[in-house]
Amino acid sequence: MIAIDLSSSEPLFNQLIQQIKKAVEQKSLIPGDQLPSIRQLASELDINSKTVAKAYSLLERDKVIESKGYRGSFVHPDALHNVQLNISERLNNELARDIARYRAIGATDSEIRIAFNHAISNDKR
Amino acid sequence: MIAIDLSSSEPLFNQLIQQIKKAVEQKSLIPGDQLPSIRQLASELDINSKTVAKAYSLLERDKVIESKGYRGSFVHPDALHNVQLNISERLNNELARDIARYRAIGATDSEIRIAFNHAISNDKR
DNA sequence: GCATGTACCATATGGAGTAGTGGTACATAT
DNA sequence: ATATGTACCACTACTCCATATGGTACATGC
Repeated sequence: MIAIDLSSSEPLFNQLIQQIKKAVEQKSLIPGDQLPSIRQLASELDINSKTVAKAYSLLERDKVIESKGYRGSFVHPDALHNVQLNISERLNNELARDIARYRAIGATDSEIRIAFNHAISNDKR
Repeated sequence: MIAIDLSSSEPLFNQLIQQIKKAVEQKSLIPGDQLPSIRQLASELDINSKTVAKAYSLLERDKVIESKGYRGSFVHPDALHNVQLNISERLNNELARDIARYRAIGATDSEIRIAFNHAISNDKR
């Protein structure tokens, strides 16, 4: 099933995501399979339901699972394919390249951080 | 001269940078002019010398001023030109474009932040 | 001796963001 | 009635970073 390491520095919702993705890769979870409900899984692992909901929400965005309202959550038809095209993977690559570019301009890491926070926070001024 | 607003949310060293750049643009400071020494300016404004030193250091990196060791700091020969090609300006533009790209992928702002922090800290794990 | 820029050391403060918990509420359909 | 996902609210604990402060020290040249 799913095991959680409360002492790990890895966030709980991330542990959930990784384990579910792994289960899909190893085909212990196949498209159409129903996942435990949010409240049920939270109860089993003795963690907050919002933490599980967050994991499910991200998994759904990545099209690894599908949430069908009152019917529950299921493994996405294209789950096996979608577990591979990883958004955070792409983010890491692009960011590494972009940050190298910023540094090449001559910017300090501190400056880059400040400019980043300035740009990503709602700068609707 | 130079006026500092201690109650402003704008960092002190940034206020210094902006005012000196402005003075260069308005030609109340011209290339070759000697700037007040770090300790002297800090004393006048009643702020820490490290704060002034930080402003001077960034101004020198942008080639707006020149520090000549024991002789003091002077307005850079190309200051008038260099005040315009602004590094933070370029940073802001590039970051705005890049962050828009990340969002277009489907990444959450929270994810972008996490990936950014991960990428900029030399996380040789 | 004295002032220059510079480079370390350290510390305190405040803000922002993450992670997680908890409660409540809603429309849905069985 | 019951369970589903979901969307709010609020709160705590924690970490990281920026900012600013203070002290000490150094080589330099006047």
